[in-house]
Amino acid sequence: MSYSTRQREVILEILQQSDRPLTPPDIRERASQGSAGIGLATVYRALKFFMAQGMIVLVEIPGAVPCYEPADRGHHHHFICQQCRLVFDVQGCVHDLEALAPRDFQVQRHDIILYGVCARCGAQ
Amino acid sequence: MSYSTRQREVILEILQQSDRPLTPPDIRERASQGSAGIGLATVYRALKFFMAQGMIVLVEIPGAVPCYEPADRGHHHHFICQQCRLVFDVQGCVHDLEALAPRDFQVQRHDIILYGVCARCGAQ
DNA sequence: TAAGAATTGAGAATCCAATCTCAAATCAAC
DNA sequence: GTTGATTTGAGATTGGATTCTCAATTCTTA
Repeated sequence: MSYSTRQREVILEILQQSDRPLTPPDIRERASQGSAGIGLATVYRALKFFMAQGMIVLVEIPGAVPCYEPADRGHHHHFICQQCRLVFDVQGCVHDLEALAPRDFQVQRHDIILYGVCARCGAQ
Repeated sequence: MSYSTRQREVILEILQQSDRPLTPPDIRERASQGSAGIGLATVYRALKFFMAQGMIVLVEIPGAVPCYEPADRGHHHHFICQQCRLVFDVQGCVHDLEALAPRDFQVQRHDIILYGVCARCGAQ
């Protein structure tokens, strides 16, 4: 049995309303904008719970803190700003990536990560 | 001033002779095949030194221990085996990746990571 | 080969994300 | 509302990679 709690609802809503993947500290910070704060342990527990439910996915980018986003955003990739370190979604993909691997390697999935400067940082 | 030592020479040679990126423990293990062992701290210090010299590069793959390879291997990408967790080089690339990012984002570089099962693990 | 500077090795210490602890609070069902 | 199960929060703890410590060793130059 599992309960629906104010904290979990807030955490899920924050993830759904964000246009980019969020780190646990990001989530905690946003969740604490309102009245009561939320413990970091609670954020981690909720993320684990939603992951197990298949409602969110983990986004791991080298050089960035692991972050999370809703699982229903379709196939896409990520951009990380070298200045502010924020992770952004980028739509689209390319074909024939599997062809890069040696013939006797089985490719199950792929990630494309773009590194650069985001619009905000680029404008100073 | 910096000295050339047996340990650093061994470490660099191990990296150059490997056909895949190696982790610090990998390097230490291989360096200790011969007579004298090498301390892990020494491995980390040498890697830091070679990085500063621009002779090697860090390869970061989510889910894998950070590993290193010579900097002169040209543009390529990586494959990580989901079973043995080893990281392999894959040659080739695809074009127009920069086009995936929003127009006001500047793309400086990219990474492609393939996840799957390597030849050895695929053959049991 | 003498001397000063850099490096090494082993283990301790640090760092930091993630997990655990446990009493207090919250939830769902009756 | 009562009750028992689940969840929360704060801080302590863990785990694993990396760095630090410092005496001993190695290297370079002269």
